[in-house]
Amino acid sequence: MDYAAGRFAEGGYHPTSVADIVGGMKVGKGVFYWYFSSKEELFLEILRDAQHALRRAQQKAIEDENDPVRRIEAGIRCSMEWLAENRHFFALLQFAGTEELFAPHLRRGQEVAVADVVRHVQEAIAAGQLADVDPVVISHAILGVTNHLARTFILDRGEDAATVADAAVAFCLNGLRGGVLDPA
Amino acid sequence: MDYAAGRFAEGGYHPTSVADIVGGMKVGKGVFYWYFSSKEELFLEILRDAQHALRRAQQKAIEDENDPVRRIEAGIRCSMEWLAENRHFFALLQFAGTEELFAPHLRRGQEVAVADVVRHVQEAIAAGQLADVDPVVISHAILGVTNHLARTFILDRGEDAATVADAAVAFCLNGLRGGVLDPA
DNA sequence: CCGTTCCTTGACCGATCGGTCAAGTCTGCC
DNA sequence: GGCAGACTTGACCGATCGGTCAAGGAACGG
Repeated sequence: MDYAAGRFAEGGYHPTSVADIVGGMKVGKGVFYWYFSSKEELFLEILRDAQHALRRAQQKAIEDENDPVRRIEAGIRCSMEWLAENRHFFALLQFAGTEELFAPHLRRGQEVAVADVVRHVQEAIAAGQLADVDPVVISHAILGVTNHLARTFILDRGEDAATVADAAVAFCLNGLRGGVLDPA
Repeated sequence: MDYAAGRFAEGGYHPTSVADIVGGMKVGKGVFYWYFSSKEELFLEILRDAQHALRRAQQKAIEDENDPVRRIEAGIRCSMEWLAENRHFFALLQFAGTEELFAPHLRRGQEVAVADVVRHVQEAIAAGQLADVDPVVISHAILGVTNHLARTFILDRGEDAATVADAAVAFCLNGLRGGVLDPA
């Protein structure tokens, strides 16, 4: 399954054939269909595993942070780190979002992650640490920044995960203005 | 080509066959290969058109804004509006980013758009309107927020483009804290 | 030594893919 | 009318796809 994930990640789901996978593992085709009922199911299983792994990493990074804003920050950093170390899974997640067939599953997992962040945001707003804006929108915005920055700077340009995470956190917390008061 | 773009958007690039396209247009296969040398070339042409259209819309929205921050804001709003009105193209752009074959072309166009934003950011920083952070990172972050918010709230949930744009602008400008002073 | 169950093989299947091409139609020019 | 070249057709091609299945180990209890 790890091998298959790698192949899917580098070649894409559709162009990678079952024959490629079993051929590369030097096993017969039968063994594939013994363990998985279809190519589609294999991908869903990989997808599910990847989402669980990311979520576990996030929860571990957060468990001993009391301050809600610090929890959000830890979540961003941890996601960035995880995406850097699991680039093949990252590619898979990106792809899953573009396929009618897999998008719902991806979205479902994403909503769970967002729900976590939403709770922290609500907590922080209640404590007066953050401005009172729709937490769901905020959380999705954070996810968007994290994903895109990871994709661009870590995957495409090979930059350091911690550095990119710093930038992402700074942007999410302070936005463009970053504490500069609007002269208007 | 419009028809083909629609098919690609709703069915995905790989699952949509040339036979589907020509069949749906009630023409022979020959006419397809008369105008395009391959399925791949057709997709690249569609992709290029979509990027040009988006860029034109952005430049039109910006041309009569003097303030750099206002130009950034106008760019976000205009992109959101365009993505809402051209959902099929949006789906295509998303897909192109996941395919080794098309990603470079997508990225090239994206870099052009980012370069525009970078100039505005630099101008604004020089004017003291924004904090002095790497403009390239900032610009990609804006792009990430815009894309993800558009995808989630406009495409998936059918919300109003202007409303989502408001939220995106607010987040980009002020971040999470949104002017709330850090008590620490 | 047999029978049973679990696992593995790879030849094979029908379907479908992207792409080709001989043949034909249409249009306008001489 | 007749010719040229632009355009259109759809049968056809080899390749490859996801998936099946008859056949055959390997391990085990009896």
